[in-house]
Amino acid sequence: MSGKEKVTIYDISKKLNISAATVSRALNQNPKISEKTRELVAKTALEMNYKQNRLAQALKSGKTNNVGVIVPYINRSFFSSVIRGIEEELTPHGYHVIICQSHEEVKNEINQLNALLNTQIDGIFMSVSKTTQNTDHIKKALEEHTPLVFFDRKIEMSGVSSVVLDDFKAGYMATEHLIMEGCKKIAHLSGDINLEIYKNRFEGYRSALEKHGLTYHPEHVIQTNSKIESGQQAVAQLWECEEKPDAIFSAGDYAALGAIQELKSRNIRIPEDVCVVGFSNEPFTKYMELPITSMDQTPLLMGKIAAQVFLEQVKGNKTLTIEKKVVLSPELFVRSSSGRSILQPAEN
Amino acid sequence: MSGKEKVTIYDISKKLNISAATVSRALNQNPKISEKTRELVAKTALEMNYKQNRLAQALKSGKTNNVGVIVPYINRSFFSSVIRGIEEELTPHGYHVIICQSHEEVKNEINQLNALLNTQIDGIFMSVSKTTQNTDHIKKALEEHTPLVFFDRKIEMSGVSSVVLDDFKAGYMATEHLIMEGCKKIAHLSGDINLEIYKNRFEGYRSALEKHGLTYHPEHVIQTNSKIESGQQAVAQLWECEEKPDAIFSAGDYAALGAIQELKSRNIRIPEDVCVVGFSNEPFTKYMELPITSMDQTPLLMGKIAAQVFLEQVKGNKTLTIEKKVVLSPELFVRSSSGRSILQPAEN
DNA sequence: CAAAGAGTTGTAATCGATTGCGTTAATGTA
DNA sequence: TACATTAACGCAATCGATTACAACTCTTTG
Repeated sequence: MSGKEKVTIYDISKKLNISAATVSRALNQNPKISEKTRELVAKTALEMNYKQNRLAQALKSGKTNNVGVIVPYINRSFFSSVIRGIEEELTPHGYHVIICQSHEEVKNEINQLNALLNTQIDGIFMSVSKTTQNTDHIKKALEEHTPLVFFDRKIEMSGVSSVVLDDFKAGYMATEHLIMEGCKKIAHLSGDINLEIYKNRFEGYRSALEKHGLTYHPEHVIQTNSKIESGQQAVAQLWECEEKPDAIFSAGDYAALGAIQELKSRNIRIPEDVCVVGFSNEPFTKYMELPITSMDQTPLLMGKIAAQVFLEQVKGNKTLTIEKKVVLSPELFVRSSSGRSILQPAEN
Repeated sequence: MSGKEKVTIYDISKKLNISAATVSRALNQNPKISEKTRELVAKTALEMNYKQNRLAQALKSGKTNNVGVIVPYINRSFFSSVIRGIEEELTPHGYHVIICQSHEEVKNEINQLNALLNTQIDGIFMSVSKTTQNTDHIKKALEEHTPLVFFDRKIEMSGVSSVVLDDFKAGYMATEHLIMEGCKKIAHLSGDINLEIYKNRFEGYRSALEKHGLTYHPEHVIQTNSKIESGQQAVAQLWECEEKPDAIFSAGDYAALGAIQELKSRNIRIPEDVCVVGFSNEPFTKYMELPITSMDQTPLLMGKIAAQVFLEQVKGNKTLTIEKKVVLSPELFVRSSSGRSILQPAEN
């Protein structure tokens, strides 16, 4: 009953006394095969529990139907949602997704990238790590002619498609929202300025201040990482300034949370005294007793679009490289941490 | 400069006027190759930007160095942490992890499982979906002799290893903790009893009640899913009972959160009037203003151990099937939602 | 000086599926 | 009846790497 080795088309061909070529064609619905043979093969294959060896097929065809995704961390809501979007879009097309984490280290990023290329995947989606300065590994990958799509954190490169958020607009919107709530001294918890996204959020912030005639205080901009502690420290530092802020726009939700905790411990009321806006719309932001206003990056959509861009690329003419740059619009979810005007936070 | 096709060992062999076999051996550190040739090949391979075609190698060797993981959802902290554990343990051994989601649907589970088997992965890690009753697809997979390791949600099957939490103990510990805090009427928000884990948590709960001489009220046990709303509804239902509970042990963090929200809206004080304990130690539980006591399932460890079990299996003698059942101990993180006796919740 | 041994490298089969080209048999046409 | 056409299928090469089994060149030894 057991002890069965893998069944190949040769096993089927022997059993039916036909050639392996015929079996292959029959299984692939080749029209040159008679109906009888086709059915017979199908039936026998089922009986013998035949499973196609996709390695062999991939070797022959050059297509593995696997794509790779490289993200800094898999356990960030944003990234896992993007991945889900990619999956949802690609699964119906028979693709499978291989997920890799760089842990924000270029070194890992390089390893993962090479490993994926060795595995002959059909495409790569990636969000570069914070520490990625040198891009030789990516250029090398491009030479292999493997479709590459950047999402969220991209690197400017000709011939490479990308799907990103309009981070400038996001920064602008968040800041403007705070201004509309009556805030005049808005601080900004920035991320690593090496990353374009954080730079853009900051620029959006500055631009909004300017547009509304508010002065920009460099000491009100503090670089943080995505840890709660860094949000706490930032507030501590801000409250030593001459001019205490009456609002905080954080480029990350975790830093925003830390900021809120620190503000509360200082008995500063939110949103009455200080409004806070976060970024990423992490699930926890809406679960809090004081739900946090946050900027949604529409990660699911981002993943889906990235997948679509990839599909276009592989369906289309392989010889010409398509370069498609998609920019998504952010969506602000106003909640109690900044919503002075709203009474009851809606269910979002 | 560009337009380069993939470089194979044949390209190297032609360039050096040696056979492909020699190139292969040189690259694989075969001792039968002279030092000179080895170095020459290595140098040339680097120059030509040779990358091994792992498909071909896998086809020949029967090993892909890929393993598959099937989980209900990727964006649950628990699952993503387990995956991370698996990755951390397996990456140094050259394995790559392919992640699949079942979305709690057997149908998807079957598809993903077959897709993985077709791709010839070297092993499978899985946590079955809620709707998995019939296990034919898993039995069929076992016939392929692909190592399979269950984690968290297992199915009883001879010859299959598993790494799970001691859910009975977890239920017992959580309940006993509540009893120690002085609670006498402890309700339980259960999960889908079809799943062993929820059954065991419930049994642990009952056992603790019994052990401490508390009567078990069937109407104090309510089945929930892992949604916030179901926790809210559960409280609404509980508070219509004759005997209102003075504690809630939820088998999931989201239901616990919903319960807390509902309790607060009813102006019931936590933990003074009602203590609440959740399950899974989702990150948000400790971020809340009222941090939630929760049972940690040591997911990282679970993943690592599952990976180790797999490694043992593939390293060892292939002919004999090893069956290893690992049971991990849960860890309770007591926080303000149940910690009447603690003053300041520690940083955990 | 011939035979044996050690050290290197080559030949060719193999993994499993695909596919261009050729072959056979059946049918159609003049 | 002779030839052309078509349908159905087989042969063998191919994808790229691995490896058992030679084969070859030196060196060593009796």
